[in-house]
Amino acid sequence: MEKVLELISKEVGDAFEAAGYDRELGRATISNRPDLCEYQCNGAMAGAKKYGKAPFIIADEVAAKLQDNPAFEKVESVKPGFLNIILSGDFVRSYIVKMLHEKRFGITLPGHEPTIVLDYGGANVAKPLHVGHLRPAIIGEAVKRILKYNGNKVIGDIHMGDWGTQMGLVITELKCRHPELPYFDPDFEGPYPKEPPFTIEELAEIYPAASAKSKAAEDASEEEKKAAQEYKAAALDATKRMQQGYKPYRAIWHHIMNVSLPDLKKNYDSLDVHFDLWKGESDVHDDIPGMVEYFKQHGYAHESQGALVVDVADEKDAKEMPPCIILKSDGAALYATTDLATIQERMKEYHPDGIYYFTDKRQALHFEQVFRTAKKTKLVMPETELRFVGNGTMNGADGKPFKTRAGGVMHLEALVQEINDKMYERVKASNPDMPDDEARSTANKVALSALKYGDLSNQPAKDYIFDIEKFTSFEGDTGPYILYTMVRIKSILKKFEAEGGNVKEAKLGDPQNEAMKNLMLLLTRFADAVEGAAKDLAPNRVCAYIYDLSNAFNSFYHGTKILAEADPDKKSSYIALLSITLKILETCIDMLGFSAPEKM
RNA sequence: GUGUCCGUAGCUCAGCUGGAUAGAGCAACGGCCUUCUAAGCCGUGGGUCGGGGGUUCGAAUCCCUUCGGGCACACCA
Repeated sequence: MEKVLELISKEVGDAFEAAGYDRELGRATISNRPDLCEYQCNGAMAGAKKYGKAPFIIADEVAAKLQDNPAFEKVESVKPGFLNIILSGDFVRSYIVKMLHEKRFGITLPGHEPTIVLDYGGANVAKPLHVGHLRPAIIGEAVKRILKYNGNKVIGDIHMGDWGTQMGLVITELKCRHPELPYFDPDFEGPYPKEPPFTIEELAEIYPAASAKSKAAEDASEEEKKAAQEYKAAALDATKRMQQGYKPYRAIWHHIMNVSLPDLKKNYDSLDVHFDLWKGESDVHDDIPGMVEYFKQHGYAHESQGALVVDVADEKDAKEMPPCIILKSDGAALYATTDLATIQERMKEYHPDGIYYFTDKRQALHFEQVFRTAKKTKLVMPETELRFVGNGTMNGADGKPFKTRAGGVMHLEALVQEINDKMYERVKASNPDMPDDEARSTANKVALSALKYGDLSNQPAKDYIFDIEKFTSFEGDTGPYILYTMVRIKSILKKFEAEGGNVKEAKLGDPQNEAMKNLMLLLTRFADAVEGAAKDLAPNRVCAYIYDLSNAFNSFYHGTKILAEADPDKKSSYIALLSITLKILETCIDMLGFSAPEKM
């Protein structure tokens, strides 16, 4: 469906043409002076030089051609040469009605359905999720939903870190604690126990303990440093043996996976983040030798300082571009190798039109190298779109990376719990009669909106201050504000139905006042916001839109009695407007990855 | 050093392909609940858009330069 701006531009363009000018000058924009008009066109000023005429004369001529146009209530030329446009109420009303009959409120859907793989989890098995995992998960999930809404087939892959040194650390620590286990008995023939040798709680404690033992402090004694070194060497050895297929360690690996995965799922579920694929680095491990061989045979890779590398520098580069290392000098694969093998596997399995990555922005160079290598070695098609969305760091109120009050890394679970609890108190305070379980689920919804909206309303690439106090104050531009607006609408609609009204039969009429017109104009901009968000992979565009929409609704609400309206046509029109506004808000917050309660 | 992102109100941030008086939220101050949820609405005060130059009829926005900050710079992930 054509956008309002396109329709206006067409009309104004026709007028420019009719007056003897280039129709391209008719391009309209949203007014930046809402006190004067709704839309504007600055083409007269742009064309002044070309036609050797004063801009206001051109604007006058064009305005004259638009006087009887039914789309406009008013078109006037102003000062240097602006064309100020006010749409007719009927135009706005019928546009919205048309939107409602369109698929997805008039979004422009692609002719075919592009397949996009999204890589956005990055969780490490055996390590607890911490706040650093929050942003990629929230942003990735939102982009997944936005792209789906825009007509893409989207496959979300968590891409777990399940093949790294943390596995060796856990194995080593387990051996220290329980050397009697069959996994550490070289003479044991199997089969190995089905029951894991640890619970999730134990596992959550084992990894940090092991990690601490592998690192010596600066001021540690020689003896302590030596012990840490030996411990680390043992962990690296265990990692290597596990990767090479040593059966007892593979058995432990399976146990770690089986214990860790449900915990990861539970954590992501609490954020309403869901993956289509739970693949990890281990899934492509066996593909690496073949891929490396392929690189060598085609002359893509060569040896440099003992390592196997692919040159990715380009003459046009302004910056230094180090080569992409495929194999270390000791022959081991690295992060880049795994990512490349994963790309190869994804191309084979899903033939995606694009693969997008969501991780901390500090990995930008790494992905640039990987992308170039993938193109150069023809792992992907020349037209396959590889994009990297780097997110900024989540900082505490002090501007430094977010920590617990004790100064440690904040675990995701603890963070979510804290916000949930605070919201619960708030919900109970305003709804003393609400049953506990409902208050809990309401609080969780409000808390999730605070967490997600707080994150998504910022640009992904920017660092942002994560201040729990600010988030739980729920005033102003926050998730709870959006939910509050929706709950208000729901409440009125429910009351209307309880009084015998039928929301579905309500009929939208022309705007009755400025606030109503403004709300309606915002409704017509839904597709612009959502398509823009998809194009730029920028959920913050959707946030900005629903904030504007909520503001417009609240202004309208405060100035208009809805249920008390005596004129049945007006009342019906108000109800229809509320219902549409609610639908649009629901659609938008669903894209952002949260939902609204019935009461709050 | 090289690259990269950023510098907008006291604080946290918006500002789409350059357009008319640079916008929100918090904080401050003043109004609005016997009436559809005050997690709200209305209003006031507060800015050399880091500095300088350039392109343009017109620049927070584009180009150059300079200052200040974050981050990354082959065998970690």
